[in-house]
Amino acid sequence: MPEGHVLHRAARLQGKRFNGCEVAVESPQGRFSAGADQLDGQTLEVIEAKGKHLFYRFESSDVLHIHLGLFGKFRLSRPPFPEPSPACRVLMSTSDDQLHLAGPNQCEILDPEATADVMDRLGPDPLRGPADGAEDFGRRLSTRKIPIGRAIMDQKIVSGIGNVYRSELLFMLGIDPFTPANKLGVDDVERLWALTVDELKAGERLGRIVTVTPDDSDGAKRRELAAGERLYAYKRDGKSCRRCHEPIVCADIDGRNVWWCRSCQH
DNA sequence: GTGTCATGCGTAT
DNA sequence: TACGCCTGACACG
Repeated sequence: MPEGHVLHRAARLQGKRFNGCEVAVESPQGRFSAGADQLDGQTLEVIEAKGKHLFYRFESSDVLHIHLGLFGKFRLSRPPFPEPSPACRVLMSTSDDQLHLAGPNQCEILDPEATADVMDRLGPDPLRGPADGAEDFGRRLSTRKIPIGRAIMDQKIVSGIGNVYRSELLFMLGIDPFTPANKLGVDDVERLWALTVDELKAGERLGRIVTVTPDDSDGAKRRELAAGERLYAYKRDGKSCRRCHEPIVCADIDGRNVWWCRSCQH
């Protein structure tokens, strides 16, 4: 269940184990057998993330492109390796480490040009720290009349934000999700970019999304907050706002739910 | 066991 | 706007 922080964390943790290693690749499920054969025995040079996409660059210049979609999951293990699930699309191993992938939306081999095309289609990624990120993000928002709550889910505008971060970021800045994207002030755009960078980084480090900060949690550290205490808005409809105690509300934008506080966000 | 739901996205209508 | 795609966890009987 991946937003951008999950993919960057995967690139970092998997990279520690596999970058520079000759890997065995198979597809127990069989749906990626030809691709697995092509990669089997090659040296994996580096794993890279942009937005919600992962790119595994191999010595031959083959690039394994993975997008987890809604269901995809990675599992890393050390020997003795567990039995792969029947749905295991890709199993990548060295003698010391094994990566198990099930349920990806996309799993394909690209050449470097096609890889660049995929990356170019994505908006700036807050976790890649582009120097002009805020300006680029602002430019992409400025021409759009769609609600900001829809715009920040559009991976061509900013890459890596998903449904949890959408509700959380807008709550934290007091922005109504239905505000037209092009009506956001320069200050709000900058604050939104900066907060997105901070929150995605925190999620990458922690391995989970925790936005509630000590001020709103009696000083408890983020890492220690129990499930149900970690978020401000996401899936909290009917519960009381952690800041003003009015009820959190929920609406559908493009078939995905958004949660917000009518009193704090406008 | 069956049904439902989910942190996503592309394509068709 | 609807549907298809991919999997697994959990609620319910």
